[in-house]
Amino acid sequence: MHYSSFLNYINNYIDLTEKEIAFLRSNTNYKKYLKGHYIVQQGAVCKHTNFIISGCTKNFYVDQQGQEHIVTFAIENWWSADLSSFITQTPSDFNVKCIEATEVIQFTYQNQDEIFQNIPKMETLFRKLLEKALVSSQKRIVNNFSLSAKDQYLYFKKQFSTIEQRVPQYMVASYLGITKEFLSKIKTELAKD
Amino acid sequence: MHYSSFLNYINNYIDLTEKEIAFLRSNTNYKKYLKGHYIVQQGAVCKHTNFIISGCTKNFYVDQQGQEHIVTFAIENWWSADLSSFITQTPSDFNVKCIEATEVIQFTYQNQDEIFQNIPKMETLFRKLLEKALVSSQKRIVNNFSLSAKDQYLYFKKQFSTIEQRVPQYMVASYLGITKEFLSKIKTELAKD
DNA sequence: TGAATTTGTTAATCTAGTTTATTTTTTTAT
DNA sequence: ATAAAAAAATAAACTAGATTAACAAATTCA
Repeated sequence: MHYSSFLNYINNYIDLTEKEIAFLRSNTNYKKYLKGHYIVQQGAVCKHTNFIISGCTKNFYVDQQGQEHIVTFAIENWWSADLSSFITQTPSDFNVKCIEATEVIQFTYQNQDEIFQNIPKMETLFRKLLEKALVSSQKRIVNNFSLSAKDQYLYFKKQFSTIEQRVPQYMVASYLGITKEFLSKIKTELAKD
Repeated sequence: MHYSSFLNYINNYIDLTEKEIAFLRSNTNYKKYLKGHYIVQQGAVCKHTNFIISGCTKNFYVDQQGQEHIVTFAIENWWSADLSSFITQTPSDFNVKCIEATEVIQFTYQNQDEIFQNIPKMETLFRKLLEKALVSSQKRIVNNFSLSAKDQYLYFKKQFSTIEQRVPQYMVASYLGITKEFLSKIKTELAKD
Protein backbone atom coordinates (compact mmCIF):
# COMPACT_ATOMS: atom_id res chain seq x y z
CA MET A 1 0.00 0.00 0.00
CA HIS A 2 1.05 3.57 -0.69
CA TYR A 3 1.15 4.57 2.92
CA SER A 4 3.84 2.13 4.02
CA SER A 5 6.80 4.21 2.84
CA PHE A 6 5.27 7.28 4.48
CA LEU A 7 4.78 5.44 7.76
CA ASN A 8 8.25 3.92 7.55
CA TYR A 9 9.67 7.38 7.16
CA ILE A 10 7.84 8.72 10.19
CA ASN A 11 8.78 5.64 12.15
CA ASN A 12 12.43 6.61 11.78
CA TYR A 13 11.78 9.61 13.99
CA ILE A 14 8.85 8.83 16.28
CA ASP A 15 6.70 5.92 17.43
CA LEU A 16 3.02 6.07 16.62
CA THR A 17 0.23 3.99 18.14
CA GLU A 18 -2.30 2.20 15.93
CA LYS A 19 -4.83 4.87 16.77
CA GLU A 20 -2.45 7.65 15.79
CA ILE A 21 -1.66 5.92 12.51
CA ALA A 22 -5.38 5.66 11.78
CA PHE A 23 -5.80 9.35 12.58
CA LEU A 24 -2.91 10.28 10.30
CA ARG A 25 -4.37 8.18 7.51
CA SER A 26 -7.76 9.83 7.78
CA ASN A 27 -6.12 13.27 7.62
CA THR A 28 -3.92 12.71 4.57
CA ASN A 29 -4.53 11.47 1.08
CA TYR A 30 -2.67 9.77 -1.70
CA LYS A 31 -2.25 11.42 -5.08
CA LYS A 32 -0.41 10.66 -8.29
CA TYR A 33 0.85 13.36 -10.66
CA LEU A 34 2.05 12.79 -14.21
CA LYS A 35 5.41 13.98 -15.45
CA GLY A 36 5.27 17.67 -16.27
CA HIS A 37 2.22 18.34 -14.12
CA TYR A 38 2.14 21.13 -11.61
CA ILE A 39 1.52 20.50 -7.92
CA VAL A 40 1.58 24.25 -7.25
CA GLN A 41 1.40 27.08 -9.75
CA GLN A 42 2.74 30.62 -9.34
CA GLY A 43 -0.25 32.79 -8.42
CA ALA A 44 -2.27 29.97 -6.86
CA VAL A 45 -2.40 29.08 -3.19
CA CYS A 46 -0.34 26.05 -2.18
CA LYS A 47 -3.06 23.84 -0.70
CA HIS A 48 -0.96 20.89 0.40
CA THR A 49 2.26 19.80 1.95
CA ASN A 50 3.42 16.75 0.03
CA PHE A 51 5.48 13.81 1.13
CA ILE A 52 7.03 12.19 -1.93
CA ILE A 53 6.64 8.41 -2.18
CA SER A 54 8.16 8.18 -5.63
CA GLY A 55 9.22 10.61 -8.31
CA CYS A 56 10.95 13.97 -8.38
CA THR A 57 9.80 17.59 -8.22
CA LYS A 58 11.36 21.00 -8.66
CA ASN A 59 10.35 24.12 -6.80
CA PHE A 60 11.11 27.09 -9.01
CA TYR A 61 10.49 30.74 -9.62
CA VAL A 62 10.12 32.59 -12.90
CA ASP A 63 11.62 36.07 -12.69
CA GLN A 64 10.58 39.22 -14.54
CA GLN A 65 12.88 38.41 -17.45
CA GLY A 66 11.10 35.06 -17.77
CA GLN A 67 14.08 33.15 -16.41
CA GLU A 68 13.49 30.06 -14.33
CA HIS A 69 15.35 29.67 -11.04
CA ILE A 70 15.18 26.35 -9.22
CA VAL A 71 15.06 26.77 -5.45
CA THR A 72 14.89 23.10 -4.43
CA PHE A 73 14.53 19.63 -5.82
CA ALA A 74 12.66 16.91 -3.93
CA ILE A 75 12.70 13.14 -4.35
CA GLU A 76 11.44 10.05 -2.46
CA ASN A 77 11.19 10.58 1.28
CA TRP A 78 11.41 14.33 1.02
CA TRP A 79 8.80 16.98 1.52
CA SER A 80 7.66 19.26 -1.24
CA ALA A 81 5.52 22.40 -1.08
CA ASP A 82 5.77 26.12 -1.36
CA LEU A 83 6.16 26.74 2.34
CA SER A 84 5.56 30.48 2.12
CA SER A 85 2.22 30.08 0.37
CA PHE A 86 1.21 27.10 2.48
CA ILE A 87 1.74 28.73 5.87
CA THR A 88 0.07 31.97 4.88
CA GLN A 89 -2.50 30.41 2.52
CA THR A 90 -1.87 33.25 0.08
CA PRO A 91 -0.92 33.05 -3.62
CA SER A 92 2.44 31.52 -4.33
CA ASP A 93 5.46 33.12 -6.02
CA PHE A 94 6.74 29.66 -6.85
CA ASN A 95 5.85 26.64 -8.93
CA VAL A 96 6.18 23.02 -7.91
CA LYS A 97 6.38 20.84 -11.00
CA CYS A 98 6.91 17.11 -11.44
CA ILE A 99 10.11 16.27 -13.29
CA GLU A 100 9.03 12.62 -13.16
CA ALA A 101 5.66 10.99 -12.53
CA THR A 102 5.28 11.56 -8.81
CA GLU A 103 3.26 9.89 -6.06
CA VAL A 104 2.65 11.82 -2.87
CA ILE A 105 0.93 11.67 0.45
CA GLN A 106 -0.52 15.11 1.00
CA PHE A 107 -2.34 17.08 3.64
CA THR A 108 -3.99 20.47 3.80
CA TYR A 109 -3.37 23.26 6.26
CA GLN A 110 -6.43 22.18 8.25
CA ASN A 111 -5.23 18.57 8.19
CA GLN A 112 -1.85 19.67 9.48
CA ASP A 113 -3.45 21.64 12.27
CA GLU A 114 -5.50 18.68 13.38
CA ILE A 115 -2.54 16.35 13.16
CA PHE A 116 -0.40 18.62 15.32
CA GLN A 117 -3.18 19.05 17.86
CA ASN A 118 -3.91 15.36 18.13
CA ILE A 119 -0.38 14.02 17.76
CA PRO A 120 2.04 16.52 19.35
CA LYS A 121 4.94 14.23 18.44
CA MET A 122 4.20 15.10 14.82
CA GLU A 123 4.67 18.76 15.54
CA THR A 124 7.97 17.98 17.23
CA LEU A 125 9.00 16.02 14.15
CA PHE A 126 8.11 18.96 11.92
CA ARG A 127 9.89 21.41 14.17
CA LYS A 128 13.03 19.30 13.80
CA LEU A 129 12.61 18.97 10.05
CA LEU A 130 12.29 22.73 9.77
CA GLU A 131 15.44 23.20 11.84
CA LYS A 132 17.37 20.95 9.49
CA ALA A 133 15.91 22.61 6.40
CA LEU A 134 16.86 26.04 7.72
CA VAL A 135 20.40 24.89 8.46
CA SER A 136 20.86 23.59 4.94
CA SER A 137 19.30 26.70 3.46
CA GLN A 138 21.78 28.84 5.39
CA LYS A 139 24.59 26.53 4.34
CA ARG A 140 23.58 27.11 0.76
CA ILE A 141 23.74 30.88 1.23
CA VAL A 142 27.21 30.56 2.69
CA ASN A 143 28.39 28.33 -0.16
CA ASN A 144 26.88 30.79 -2.56
CA PHE A 145 29.21 33.48 -1.45
CA SER A 146 32.30 31.60 -0.46
CA LEU A 147 32.63 28.98 -3.19
CA SER A 148 33.36 29.32 -6.91
CA ALA A 149 30.74 27.93 -9.29
CA LYS A 150 32.94 24.89 -9.81
CA ASP A 151 33.13 24.14 -6.10
CA GLN A 152 29.41 24.70 -5.70
CA TYR A 153 28.80 22.17 -8.41
CA LEU A 154 31.11 19.65 -6.74
CA TYR A 155 29.32 20.20 -3.44
CA PHE A 156 25.94 19.65 -5.08
CA LYS A 157 27.19 16.51 -6.79
CA LYS A 158 28.53 15.11 -3.53
CA GLN A 159 25.41 16.01 -1.57
CA PHE A 160 22.78 15.08 -4.14
CA SER A 161 24.39 12.56 -6.49
CA THR A 162 21.03 10.79 -6.96
CA ILE A 163 19.39 14.00 -8.07
CA GLU A 164 22.22 14.91 -10.41
CA GLN A 165 21.72 11.59 -12.18
CA ARG A 166 18.00 12.12 -12.57
CA VAL A 167 17.54 15.69 -13.70
CA PRO A 168 18.76 17.40 -16.89
CA GLN A 169 21.94 19.36 -16.57
CA TYR A 170 20.33 22.68 -17.35
CA MET A 171 18.23 22.28 -14.23
CA VAL A 172 21.33 21.67 -12.14
CA ALA A 173 22.72 24.90 -13.60
CA SER A 174 19.52 26.70 -12.68
CA TYR A 175 19.71 25.34 -9.12
CA LEU A 176 23.30 26.51 -8.85
CA GLY A 177 22.41 29.95 -10.20
CA ILE A 178 24.70 29.73 -13.23
CA THR A 179 24.03 29.37 -16.95
CA LYS A 180 23.87 25.96 -18.59
CA GLU A 181 26.73 26.99 -20.87
CA PHE A 182 28.97 27.73 -17.93
CA LEU A 183 28.12 24.46 -16.21
CA SER A 184 28.99 22.66 -19.41
CA LYS A 185 32.35 24.46 -19.43
CA ILE A 186 32.95 23.47 -15.80
CA LYS A 187 32.20 19.82 -16.58
CA THR A 188 34.58 19.61 -19.54
CA GLU A 189 37.24 21.24 -17.39
CA LEU A 190 36.66 18.70 -14.60
CA ALA A 191 36.73 15.83 -17.12
CA LYS A 192 40.32 16.75 -18.07
CA ASP A 193 41.65 15.73 -14.64
CA MET B 1 12.74 44.15 34.55
CA HIS B 2 14.69 42.45 31.72
CA TYR B 3 12.08 39.80 31.12
CA SER B 4 9.24 42.13 30.23
CA SER B 5 10.25 42.65 26.59
CA PHE B 6 10.77 38.91 26.22
CA LEU B 7 7.35 38.16 27.68
CA ASN B 8 5.75 40.89 25.59
CA TYR B 9 7.19 39.35 22.50
CA ILE B 10 5.86 35.89 23.35
CA ASN B 11 2.53 37.41 24.27
CA ASN B 12 2.17 38.57 20.66
CA TYR B 13 1.89 34.97 19.60
CA ILE B 14 0.54 32.91 22.48
CA ASP B 15 -1.10 33.34 25.89
CA LEU B 16 0.80 32.02 28.87
CA THR B 17 -0.56 31.35 32.35
CA GLU B 18 1.22 32.68 35.45
CA LYS B 19 2.53 29.19 36.08
CA GLU B 20 3.89 28.89 32.58
CA ILE B 21 5.57 32.26 32.84
CA ALA B 22 7.21 31.17 36.06
CA PHE B 23 8.37 27.97 34.42
CA LEU B 24 9.80 29.87 31.46
CA ARG B 25 11.60 32.23 33.80
CA SER B 26 13.18 29.39 35.73
CA ASN B 27 14.39 27.81 32.49
CA THR B 28 15.98 30.88 30.94
CA ASN B 29 18.50 33.42 32.07
CA TYR B 30 19.47 36.98 31.42
CA LYS B 31 22.92 37.89 30.15
CA LYS B 32 24.68 41.00 29.01
CA TYR B 33 27.51 41.00 26.46
CA LEU B 34 29.85 43.90 25.75
CA LYS B 35 30.39 45.29 22.28
CA GLY B 36 32.82 43.09 20.38
CA HIS B 37 32.26 40.06 22.58
CA TYR B 38 31.47 36.66 21.12
CA ILE B 39 28.29 34.79 22.01
CA VAL B 40 29.44 31.83 19.92
CA GLN B 41 32.88 31.15 18.52
CA GLN B 42 33.74 29.07 15.47
CA GLY B 43 34.89 25.67 16.77
CA ALA B 44 32.92 25.86 20.03
CA VAL B 45 29.48 24.40 20.66
CA CYS B 46 26.63 26.90 20.59
CA LYS B 47 25.22 26.39 24.07
CA HIS B 48 22.31 28.81 23.92
CA THR B 49 19.53 30.17 21.84
CA ASN B 50 19.36 33.89 22.53
CA PHE B 51 16.48 36.30 22.42
CA ILE B 52 17.81 39.81 21.99
CA ILE B 53 16.41 42.40 24.39
CA SER B 54 18.71 45.17 23.21
CA GLY B 55 21.75 45.44 20.98
CA CYS B 56 22.81 43.91 17.68
CA THR B 57 24.68 40.77 16.69
CA LYS B 58 26.13 39.35 13.50
CA ASN B 59 26.32 35.67 12.66
CA PHE B 60 29.29 35.14 10.39
CA TYR B 61 31.66 32.63 8.91
CA VAL B 62 35.37 32.98 8.18
CA ASP B 63 36.32 31.11 5.01
CA GLN B 64 39.65 29.46 4.16
CA GLN B 65 40.99 32.66 2.65
CA GLY B 66 40.28 34.41 5.96
CA GLN B 67 37.35 36.31 4.51
CA GLU B 68 34.37 37.07 6.72
CA HIS B 69 30.87 36.38 5.40
CA ILE B 70 27.89 37.64 7.38
CA VAL B 71 24.97 35.20 7.28
CA THR B 72 22.50 37.13 9.44
CA PHE B 73 22.18 40.16 11.63
CA ALA B 74 19.95 40.19 14.68
CA ILE B 75 18.52 43.07 16.71
CA GLU B 76 15.93 43.62 19.47
CA ASN B 77 13.11 41.06 19.44
CA TRP B 78 14.98 38.67 17.18
CA TRP B 79 16.58 35.35 17.93
CA SER B 80 20.29 34.77 17.60
CA ALA B 81 22.22 31.51 17.69
CA ASP B 82 24.09 29.14 15.44
CA LEU B 83 21.17 26.85 14.83
CA SER B 84 23.24 24.07 13.27
CA SER B 85 25.55 23.81 16.25
CA PHE B 86 22.73 24.28 18.75
CA ILE B 87 20.50 21.51 17.45
CA THR B 88 23.33 19.01 17.07
CA GLN B 89 25.36 20.26 20.05
CA THR B 90 28.50 19.91 17.94
CA PRO B 91 31.21 22.52 17.22
CA SER B 92 30.08 25.52 15.24
CA ASP B 93 31.29 26.70 11.83
CA PHE B 94 30.00 30.17 12.65
CA ASN B 95 30.61 33.04 15.04
CA VAL B 96 28.01 35.16 16.72
CA LYS B 97 29.54 38.48 17.73
CA CYS B 98 28.04 41.56 19.33
CA ILE B 99 28.22 44.63 17.10
CA GLU B 100 26.78 46.63 20.01
CA ALA B 101 26.52 45.89 23.72
CA THR B 102 23.80 43.28 23.75
CA GLU B 103 21.37 42.00 26.38
CA VAL B 104 19.77 38.61 25.85
CA ILE B 105 17.46 36.08 27.42
CA GLN B 106 19.02 32.72 26.75
CA PHE B 107 18.28 29.05 27.21
CA THR B 108 20.22 25.84 26.74
CA TYR B 109 19.25 22.81 24.69
CA GLN B 110 18.04 21.09 27.87
CA ASN B 111 16.05 24.18 28.85
CA GLN B 112 14.44 24.21 25.43
CA ASP B 113 13.53 20.57 25.71
CA GLU B 114 11.88 21.10 29.08
CA ILE B 115 10.08 24.20 27.88
CA PHE B 116 8.66 22.38 24.86
CA GLN B 117 7.60 19.42 26.97
CA ASN B 118 5.91 21.53 29.59
CA ILE B 119 4.52 24.28 27.39
CA PRO B 120 3.60 22.76 24.00
CA LYS B 121 2.39 26.16 22.84
CA MET B 122 6.04 27.20 22.95
CA GLU B 123 6.98 24.46 20.53
CA THR B 124 4.18 25.59 18.24
CA LEU B 125 5.56 29.12 18.43
CA PHE B 126 9.02 27.90 17.54
CA ARG B 127 7.73 25.75 14.71
CA LYS B 128 6.10 28.84 13.26
CA LEU B 129 9.20 30.96 13.76
CA LEU B 130 11.24 28.34 11.96
CA GLU B 131 8.77 28.30 9.09
CA LYS B 132 9.12 32.05 8.70
CA ALA B 133 12.89 31.93 8.97
CA LEU B 134 13.04 29.23 6.30
CA VAL B 135 10.82 31.25 4.00
CA SER B 136 13.02 34.31 4.30
CA SER B 137 16.16 32.24 3.88
CA GLN B 138 14.76 30.81 0.65
CA LYS B 139 13.72 34.28 -0.43
CA ARG B 140 17.29 35.37 0.06
CA ILE B 141 18.57 32.55 -2.14
CA VAL B 142 16.13 33.55 -4.85
CA ASN B 143 17.14 37.19 -4.65
CA ASN B 144 20.73 36.13 -4.75
CA PHE B 145 20.35 34.69 -8.16
CA SER B 146 17.72 36.86 -9.70
CA LEU B 147 18.69 40.34 -8.58
CA SER B 148 21.72 42.45 -9.41
CA ALA B 149 23.89 43.56 -6.51
CA LYS B 150 22.26 46.98 -6.70
CA ASP B 151 18.76 45.56 -6.41
CA GLN B 152 19.81 43.26 -3.59
CA TYR B 153 21.11 46.27 -1.73
CA LEU B 154 17.86 48.16 -2.28
CA TYR B 155 15.90 45.14 -1.05
CA PHE B 156 18.07 44.92 2.07
CA LYS B 157 17.66 48.62 2.71
CA LYS B 158 13.90 48.41 2.39
CA GLN B 159 13.62 45.31 4.54
CA PHE B 160 16.16 46.19 7.21
CA SER B 161 16.48 49.95 7.24
CA THR B 162 17.09 49.94 11.00
CA ILE B 163 20.00 47.56 10.61
CA GLU B 164 21.49 49.51 7.73
CA GLN B 165 21.60 52.58 9.95
CA ARG B 166 23.32 50.73 12.77
CA VAL B 167 26.07 48.67 11.19
CA PRO B 168 29.12 49.81 9.22
CA GLN B 169 28.78 49.69 5.46
CA TYR B 170 31.43 47.02 4.98
CA MET B 171 29.27 44.65 7.01
CA VAL B 172 26.30 45.30 4.77
CA ALA B 173 28.57 44.48 1.82
CA SER B 174 29.60 41.26 3.52
CA TYR B 175 25.97 40.33 4.15
CA LEU B 176 25.16 40.99 0.50
CA GLY B 177 28.14 38.93 -0.64
CA ILE B 178 29.85 41.79 -2.44
CA THR B 179 33.00 43.80 -1.73
CA LYS B 180 32.87 47.02 0.24
CA GLU B 181 34.37 48.84 -2.75
CA PHE B 182 31.55 47.69 -4.99
CA LEU B 183 28.89 48.69 -2.48
CA SER B 184 30.49 52.11 -2.27
CA LYS B 185 30.26 52.34 -6.08
CA ILE B 186 26.60 51.30 -5.99
CA LYS B 187 25.82 53.96 -3.41
CA THR B 188 27.45 56.81 -5.33
CA GLU B 189 25.56 55.65 -8.42
CA LEU B 190 22.27 55.64 -6.51
CA ALA B 191 23.02 59.08 -5.05
CA LYS B 192 23.12 60.54 -8.58
CA ASP B 193 19.38 59.95 -9.09
C1' DT C 1 43.03 68.21 20.94
C1' DG C 2 45.22 65.41 18.04
C1' DA C 3 47.29 60.70 16.95
C1' DA C 4 45.70 56.20 15.97
C1' DT C 5 42.44 53.26 14.22
C1' DT C 6 38.43 52.24 11.74
C1' DT C 7 35.52 53.17 7.95
C1' DG C 8 34.59 54.80 3.31
C1' DT C 9 35.92 56.48 -1.60
C1' DT C 10 38.00 56.45 -6.12
C1' DA C 11 40.07 54.58 -10.06
C1' DA C 12 42.68 51.27 -12.94
C1' DT C 13 43.08 46.59 -14.07
C1' DC C 14 41.43 41.96 -14.11
C1' DT C 15 38.40 37.69 -14.16
C1' DA C 16 34.54 34.62 -13.35
C1' DG C 17 30.62 33.97 -15.35
C1' DT C 18 27.03 35.79 -19.10
C1' DT C 19 25.28 36.34 -23.72
C1' DT C 20 24.55 35.11 -28.21
C1' DA C 21 24.88 32.08 -31.87
C1' DT C 22 25.91 27.68 -34.05
C1' DT C 23 26.55 22.75 -33.96
C1' DT C 24 26.21 18.12 -32.01
C1' DT C 25 24.18 14.64 -29.21
C1' DT C 26 20.49 12.41 -26.84
C1' DT C 27 15.73 11.46 -25.97
C1' DT C 28 11.00 10.91 -27.25
C1' DA C 29 7.22 9.58 -29.82
C1' DT C 30 5.38 7.54 -33.86
C1' DA D 1 13.70 2.84 -37.27
C1' DT D 2 13.40 7.54 -37.86
C1' DA D 3 11.84 12.39 -37.62
C1' DA D 4 11.18 15.86 -34.32
C1' DA D 5 12.20 17.81 -30.11
C1' DA D 6 14.95 18.42 -26.14
C1' DA D 7 19.39 18.68 -24.10
C1' DA D 8 24.33 19.46 -24.26
C1' DA D 9 28.67 21.32 -26.16
C1' DT D 10 31.65 24.87 -28.16
C1' DA D 11 33.41 29.32 -28.88
C1' DA D 12 33.72 34.46 -29.32
C1' DA D 13 32.50 38.78 -27.44
C1' DC D 14 30.99 41.03 -23.38
C1' DT D 15 29.98 42.71 -18.40
C1' DA D 16 29.10 42.69 -13.40
C1' DG D 17 31.66 42.57 -9.86
C1' DA D 18 36.59 41.56 -7.74
C1' DT D 19 41.22 43.05 -6.78
C1' DT D 20 44.73 46.17 -5.72
C1' DA D 21 46.37 50.28 -4.19
C1' DA D 22 46.31 54.95 -2.68
C1' DC D 23 43.84 58.34 -0.34
C1' DA D 24 40.09 60.76 2.51
C1' DA D 25 36.75 60.91 6.37
C1' DA D 26 35.11 59.82 10.53
C1' DT D 27 35.54 57.72 15.19
C1' DT D 28 37.76 56.67 19.23
C1' DC D 29 40.28 57.40 23.02
C1' DA D 30 44.50 59.01 25.68
